[in-house]
Amino acid sequence: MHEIEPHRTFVTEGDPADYLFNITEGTVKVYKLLPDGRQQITGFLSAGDFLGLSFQENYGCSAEAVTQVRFCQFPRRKLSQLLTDFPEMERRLLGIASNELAAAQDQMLLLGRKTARERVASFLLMLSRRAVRAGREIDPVILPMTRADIADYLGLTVETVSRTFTQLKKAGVVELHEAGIVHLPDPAALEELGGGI
Amino acid sequence: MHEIEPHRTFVTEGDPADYLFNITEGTVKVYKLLPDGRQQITGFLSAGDFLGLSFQENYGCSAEAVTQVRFCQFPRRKLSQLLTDFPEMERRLLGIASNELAAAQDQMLLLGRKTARERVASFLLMLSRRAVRAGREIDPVILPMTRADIADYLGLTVETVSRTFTQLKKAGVVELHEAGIVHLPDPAALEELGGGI
DNA sequence: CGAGCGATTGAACGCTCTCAAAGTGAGTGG
DNA sequence: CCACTCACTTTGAGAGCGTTCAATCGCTCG
Repeated sequence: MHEIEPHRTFVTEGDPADYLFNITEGTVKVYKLLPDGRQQITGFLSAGDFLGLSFQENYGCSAEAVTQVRFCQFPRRKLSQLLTDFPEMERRLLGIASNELAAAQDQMLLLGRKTARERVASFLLMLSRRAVRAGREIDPVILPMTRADIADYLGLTVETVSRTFTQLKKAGVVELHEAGIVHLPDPAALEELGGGI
Repeated sequence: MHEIEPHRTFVTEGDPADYLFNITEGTVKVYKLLPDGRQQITGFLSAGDFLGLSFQENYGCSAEAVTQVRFCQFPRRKLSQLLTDFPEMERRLLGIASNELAAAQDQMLLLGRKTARERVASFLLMLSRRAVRAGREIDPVILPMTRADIADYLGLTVETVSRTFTQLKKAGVVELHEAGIVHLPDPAALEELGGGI
């Protein structure tokens, strides 16, 4: 079990993929960079999620702690043996990879075809659904990440994200409170704004 | 072995995921739709690629033949047994899923953070690399799909794709010939335009 | 030859970005 | 307790990239 501080990068894209991680607490952002510094966050991970689920030689993305984070790490070189010893583990990994792929496809639709308002609405609904899946309430939603991180996840700028929150607030579908707590009074209306998906 | 005509949709998002497909010839587009008709193509498949590699109950995307297509299909209900009989198959599927995931992450970076010119350049380079991987020449590249499909893959409009091709043509890094044949005289310069990745 | 589809080009618009400044809140030190 | 700093957020104004709408071109096919 390891513990790291916010803003600490613990996986770097291109480095040898020596470990498989399992997040047990906190929020992690997984991202890719362009040479000029532009950043695309490909996902936010939280308790229970796996990281480094790649069968390439090197990590495909970097990962940074958004909040205080705890995780377990497992040496990849032992993975092959582990999978042979516990075949059912392999099927489970395949299921996880398949879910990640489905999420990635949803995100491609968002990035390629949705407007700023639809992106932010979809993002809030995704967090809400994820909270339910994790056994918490559907509402309120907690945003541990900054506006800049949200922007880099949604393919927007900080300013656009901020303005869009203001819009949604005025429309009465979100209420912003302190510490990233967001109340969603009308999920159905938000769903409507999210482009129907 | 099945054979289908161009423009024929043979997998519909949301339908029960009864089959796993293996493309043996031709090009397939895999896509998602928004209720109002906006389309995002999540990938183009060609010979050797798998489709329906999902462990959800239903297909996550639709699939349509771009050219004449041949494929094998395998009932998903028999998959579980197959994997138990041939454990090495499972590891192979995991590898394939992992590669797809890496490609999806690259595409997210493209859709979220690259300019139109970078998107088109990256697209051409991806096709070129894929051709090499498939044992063909690095050049010329073949575009079996329409400008509209390219646009729906790159998160742009047809007009922008067309204008960008014209730009790249004038810059001397691509030459457009008949039947979707594209020559890339200066891959290094194209790589530069592609945002370095 | 005419119809029809895909590709290209032009002109104008608009959503989002860029640049800039002000507001907010937590943490620090006097 | 208050002033100050610093990071994050919000708001404003203007610009730009890509979109929208529209027209033309080129090719294939009946």
